[in-house]
Amino acid sequence: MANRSENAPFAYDGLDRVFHEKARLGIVTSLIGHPKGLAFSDLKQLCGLTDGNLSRHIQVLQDAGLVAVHKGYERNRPHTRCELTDLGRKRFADYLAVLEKVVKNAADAAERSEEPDPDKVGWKPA
Amino acid sequence: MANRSENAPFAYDGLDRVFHEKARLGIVTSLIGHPKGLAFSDLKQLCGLTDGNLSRHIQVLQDAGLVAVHKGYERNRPHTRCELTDLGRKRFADYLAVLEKVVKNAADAAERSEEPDPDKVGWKPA
DNA sequence: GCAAATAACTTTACTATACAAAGTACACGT
DNA sequence: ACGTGTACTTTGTATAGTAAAGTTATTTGC
Repeated sequence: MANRSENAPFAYDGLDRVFHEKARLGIVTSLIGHPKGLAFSDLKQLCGLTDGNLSRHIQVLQDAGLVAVHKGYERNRPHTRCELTDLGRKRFADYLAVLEKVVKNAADAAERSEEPDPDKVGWKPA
Repeated sequence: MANRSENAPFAYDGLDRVFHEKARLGIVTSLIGHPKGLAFSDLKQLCGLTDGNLSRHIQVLQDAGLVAVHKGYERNRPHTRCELTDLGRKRFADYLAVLEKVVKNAADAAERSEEPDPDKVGWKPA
């Protein structure tokens, strides 16, 4: 069988560290809506990041093979364009699926505990 | 006006660092379904964490005032019970709302980019 | 009744990394 | 030629997640 999630339903193994980070989450959700890619300065604005931070996070995403970085010149100035790779798109879809599970888990649990009947809780401590 | 999210729609300022962490996310989603609280060993199993990790993360959550820790003895052994505080429940609801927004943002963006018509993208680079 | 094992944690140490601050390079206006 | 602005990169630091070792007490095997 699979991993420990058999016994540990709240382990959330699938939450990829590379995506699971405020800044990078912003970058990737920005990119997913722009298949042609986005410029460094665009991302900076959209995600409210400083130059240094953005640079570093893009590097992490690039090293992981999740975004492709195209460096060139435009209007005689350096111009960096980033776009999601196919792998990035796929992996992010997986990540999102886990996120949705988290949200659903929480919603279900919160709902169940509205009716505080001790016999009705799904899981029983040993 | 509010914060930078005016100009930075993908900043995700609301993603509280204390919750936004694999292990703690597991702990809290476990706890939210058990209003009476859970024992240390139960959490350990449910979240697939080592003793040391769990101890540390509980401490963080406790220091932030998000979970209450009751230490006592049961069957002549130390027995720690953790439960969400009201603050914790409220803050986590806020966090979840942002998470949902992330998921929705991504879903919308992915859908929009299915039709790769450059005139239809919502945001236009400067 | 003593040693070894187990339970239930806590503390310490290491490692990774997010973020900020400073640095580099080039172009443009004046 | 000189400062100003754009577009990044590099370096440094402080936080924090994780693993390993330590602590205390309580059963269990011999």
